[in-house]
Amino acid sequence: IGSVALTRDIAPHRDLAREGDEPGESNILLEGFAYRYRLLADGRRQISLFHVPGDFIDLHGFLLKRLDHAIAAAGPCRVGVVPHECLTRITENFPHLTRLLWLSTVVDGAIHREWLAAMGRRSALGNMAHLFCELFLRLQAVGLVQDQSFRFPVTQAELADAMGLSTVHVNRIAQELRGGGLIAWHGRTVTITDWQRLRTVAEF
Amino acid sequence: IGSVALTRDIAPHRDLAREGDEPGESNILLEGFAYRYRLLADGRRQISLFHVPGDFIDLHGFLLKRLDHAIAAAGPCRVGVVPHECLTRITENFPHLTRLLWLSTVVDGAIHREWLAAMGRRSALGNMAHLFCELFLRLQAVGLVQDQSFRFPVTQAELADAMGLSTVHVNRIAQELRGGGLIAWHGRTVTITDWQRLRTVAEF
DNA sequence: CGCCTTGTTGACACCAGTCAATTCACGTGG
DNA sequence: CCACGTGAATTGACTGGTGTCAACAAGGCG
Repeated sequence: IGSVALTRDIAPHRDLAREGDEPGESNILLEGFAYRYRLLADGRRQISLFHVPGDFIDLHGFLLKRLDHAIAAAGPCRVGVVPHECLTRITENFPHLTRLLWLSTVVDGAIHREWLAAMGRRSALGNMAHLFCELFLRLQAVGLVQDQSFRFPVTQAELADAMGLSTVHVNRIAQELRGGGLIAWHGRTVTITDWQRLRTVAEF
Repeated sequence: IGSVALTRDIAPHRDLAREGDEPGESNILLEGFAYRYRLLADGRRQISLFHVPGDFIDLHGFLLKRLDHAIAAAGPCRVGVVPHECLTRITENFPHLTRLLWLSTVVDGAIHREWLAAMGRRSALGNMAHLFCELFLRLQAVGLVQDQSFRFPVTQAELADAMGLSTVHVNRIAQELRGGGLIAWHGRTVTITDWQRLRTVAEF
């Protein structure tokens, strides 16, 4: 269907989109890590979703007139650009494909709900364990896990913004997970060393 | 298009759907208040969205095979039932209508993101103010606001489950909002008495 | 080699949770 | 019409998880 007209490379920590943008195209993440975030008045920040390769990172921008959040690259990224006219044509002619696209936005919503439950009702430890469980499975699904390990180019400060915690506390919780032998985390590589216990802690 | 085949009445505090359900139909809320929630192992609960009349409360169930959350009525409710075959037919024949339905699930996602920012980065006071701002506008849009007031058949315990707080703290925060003259809350009726300041506190 | 981001640590403060008792608002039946 | 029962709201005392501040260590990159 010739969807991806061109690709684009994004440098780490650069914005792929800004809050309030009215884009005429959507992007598929082909390589790297990205995340959606909202900025509050005094600089506080909330990340609402991490994206792994294969994700349609701003498909909802096709239906929402303007984006309600920004998107940033967490490491070097490559995205594929899909013009909205192309999506319109898909919805006119390919109902099955349309439902698949729709499904992908619905799955984003389901992940949001998981995060709400994690932030609202889980401990900081459970929240972090849950996040690693989610990323592990999603990365595994696209073949980016080897020997229980995956690249994770996200800083503790970004993790803090994702979980609604302070960076200091994220650091302590991460140490707890490592000390308990649930995960290992060296540089930009995370290894799940005890999947069963991690799941238990996460109530996954 | 003859979508709503029949209606159904739901008693307060009854579940409209359970987590894991594989429904063959979706529901439109015609009257009353409902909310989506997830139950954790030890009984903790997280509400992820409040529904007002006019909302398609489980449209995502059409695409997700099984529901990842339950839905409950917060007061007496009436819903309209739409079989999934009917939705399939819409996606096959009415692209424009399909995009509208899709949009409604995308808006749910946007609200989830708002809540994430509220829970993660706002104070309890800001969180509650924000929730009232959201409900006020959504209810106004469907004509359920009169003289800045609306019916709100939600208990403080349910509010607590929505904001990730304890009922005790919700009670204290609610008193603060009332004491400051931002809202009035008698019985099941909430009145916005100072919209400007409420918006400011909520960073809305 | 030296800057600069990121990670780590300790001391202390405070927001929000927990527990438990009490009051209030209603709806029901005698 | 009033006593009672029940769920919801309210209050106080105390605890504890997280945040804040501030300093320092550890790498990575030009």
